[in-house]
Amino acid sequence: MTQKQAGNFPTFLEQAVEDAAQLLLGCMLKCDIDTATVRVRIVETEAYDQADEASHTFRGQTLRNATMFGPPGHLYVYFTYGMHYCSNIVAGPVGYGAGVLIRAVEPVDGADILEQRRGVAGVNATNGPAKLTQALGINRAMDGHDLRNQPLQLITSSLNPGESIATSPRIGIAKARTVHRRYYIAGNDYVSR
DNA sequence: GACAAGATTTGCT
DNA sequence: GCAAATCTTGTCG
Repeated sequence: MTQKQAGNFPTFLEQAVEDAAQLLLGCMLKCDIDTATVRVRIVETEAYDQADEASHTFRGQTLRNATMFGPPGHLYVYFTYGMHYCSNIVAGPVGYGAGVLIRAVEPVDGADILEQRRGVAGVNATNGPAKLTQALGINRAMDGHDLRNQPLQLITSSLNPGESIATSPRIGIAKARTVHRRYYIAGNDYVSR
């Protein structure tokens, strides 16, 4: 197997990330940070990989995005705009920088704790990538965390009966806006605008 | 060593 | 609807 050149990756790797972004919809995150147990359901995701001009991994591995080049199923947390953290789930093989950004979640257990951490109630507590990260108590110390272990675990689950996946252009990013790699549960109240 | 831009959120006009 | 807040990372000289 020869080494692939940057920007010339097998299409099945790109497809795999998009599949992962859709499979993660409906999955649960169980969180035991700060002595409180909280469970949320993923309702909106977005796929990123090395083929994306907008991805942190587009220009290769750096100190910041090293987690995304590591084993899948780990958490990639990055800091941006001087005040916000965002959470990704690594979704590519080791050496291929790919992941799925969690854009919105729906509280299942402990909604009051989430709202307390955020200082706001209702859908505004978790309907955005930086919002849900703050609500779950995730910080940069969680970067590289294995989602099979405490205190933050990913629990596989499927969509509820009657629910369906919708797709749209990505949000909040200048580059590659025409690429449809944002997925969400149609009609869910917690999907970001 | 300096500079520009960023996978956002919030508040004010 | 628009601009500010705020600081880390990556790139360039």
